Amino acid sequence: MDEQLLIYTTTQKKKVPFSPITPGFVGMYVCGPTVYGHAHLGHARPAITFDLVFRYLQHVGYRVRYVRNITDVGHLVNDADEGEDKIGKKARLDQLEPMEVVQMYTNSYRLNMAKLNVLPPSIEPTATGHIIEQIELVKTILANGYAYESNGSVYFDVQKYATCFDYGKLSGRKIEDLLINTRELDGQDEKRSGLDFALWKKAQPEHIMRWPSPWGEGFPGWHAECTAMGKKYLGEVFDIHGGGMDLMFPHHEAEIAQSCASMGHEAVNYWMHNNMITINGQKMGKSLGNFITLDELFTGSHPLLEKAYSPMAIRFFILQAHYRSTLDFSNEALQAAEKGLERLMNATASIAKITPALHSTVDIDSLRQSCFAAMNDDFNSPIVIANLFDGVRMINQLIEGKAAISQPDLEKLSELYNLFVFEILGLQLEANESADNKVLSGVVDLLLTLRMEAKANKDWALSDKIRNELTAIGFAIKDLKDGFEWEIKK
RNA sequence: GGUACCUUGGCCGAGCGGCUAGGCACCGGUCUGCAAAACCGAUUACGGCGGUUCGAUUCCGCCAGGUACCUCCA
Repeated sequence: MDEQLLIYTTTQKKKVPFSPITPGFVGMYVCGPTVYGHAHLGHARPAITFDLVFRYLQHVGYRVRYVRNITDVGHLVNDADEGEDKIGKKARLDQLEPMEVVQMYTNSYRLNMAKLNVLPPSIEPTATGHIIEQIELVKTILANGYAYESNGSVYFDVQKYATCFDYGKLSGRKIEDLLINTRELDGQDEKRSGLDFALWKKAQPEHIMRWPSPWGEGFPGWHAECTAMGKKYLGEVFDIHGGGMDLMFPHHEAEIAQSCASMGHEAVNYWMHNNMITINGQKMGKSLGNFITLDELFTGSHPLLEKAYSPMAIRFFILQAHYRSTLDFSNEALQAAEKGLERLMNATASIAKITPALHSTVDIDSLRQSCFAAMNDDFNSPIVIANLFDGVRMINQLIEGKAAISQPDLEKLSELYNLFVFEILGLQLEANESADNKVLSGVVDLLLTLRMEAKANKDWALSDKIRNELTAIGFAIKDLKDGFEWEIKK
């Protein structure tokens, strides 16, 4: 029953049993970043969401090929720029070679993702590395009669397509509605209809990212890369396609159209869309200018941030909400996540301190079962975490001797937390930087040793003075029964 | 304007036609020379108005408020 994995697929708007095309194998494609700026909190959401999916599928025994692209060409900046692409625009501003910009932000993205403990995908293809495949795709769609050439560009003929296929099936749009609501954009006179989207775009003379093609020098359209690369690495039909909800229309709709127009059938069995991260209730986005980059979060260098937040605090914050819900950013929420994470990690570490008894008064099997049931229910990480917190209380009771656990159950418990905390949720212990500086730690240890002596002499004035002043400088002092611990406050 | 979604206690955030979600904060306690930390325990909820039902936070309708997409966006 609960052992069946259910996945919510956007096309059906409900959870359906997951059944891979090839038993034992899963092909998954996720839309990656457009590398023209540093990754922000919003980018962390799909990366972590699909990292969870990737990790979980592997742990239940699938061999997963996970493809996440790097978009390094092709997206238009805005109406006014009339076809200049984002990468090209940024390059001109920075006086850099376009590929230099791409490389810089790709490196930055990968570094950020590694800090978040997001596993690298199996394949991370770039759009510029697959120009030939995209040209072939455009040629096929042209040959099949679903596109037309106009002034050196090639456009997808949406209305022609709609006579044979269902354009709008993913996002629930209707052609008639779209026609009514289509805005008049510049440079639209090349298109037969406002709905048509570019498959290949002619490069203007000043355009610096350009490739030769049967239609002249240009660059691929906005949606071609995912269709071309998905097919190349996962086949004509594959299991899961993921991405942010904001990509549903037009991007994913266009992908479906391109697949049908080129192959006669769709490519994707399950469409998964993660929701947005909001800030003050509004979507965090580049175009809205209300985003906080991951580097800023890690260092606390943003006016909206009260402090720095560790990558694991951010990962945990994101996992505490279900991926299909919006998640609202605030300092308070992030700090709550930070503390909750610490509690979970402390308890996980202290499983090792539990002394086994002859018989158990606790039920590890049902805890384990609840965790798997939650994951099988459309990757419900917040429920998994709630279950793990129930277990935290149990672990602490075991340590205090208020509950008992047998040796075999203790082993199961330890295995369960290792599996869910570290491997499936992908949380990890964070290095304590304060211990790195030997000179500093020597000095603090010395002061606290002096304080121990003062305490032994019941010289409370001195011992409090040492503690208070160290606290004021920024150390957190913990007295133990027979010694002390300290760290630099986060 | 069109389409879809959302509204849960101080904050974040799950969920279900009847059974304590969970975290953080707050409060009480254990521990401590006093603290801190840690741990234990308790408390507060389902936007408004109708309807269906033995019973609705959960289903339906209306209203109010909010968000997303319709143009690049995770």
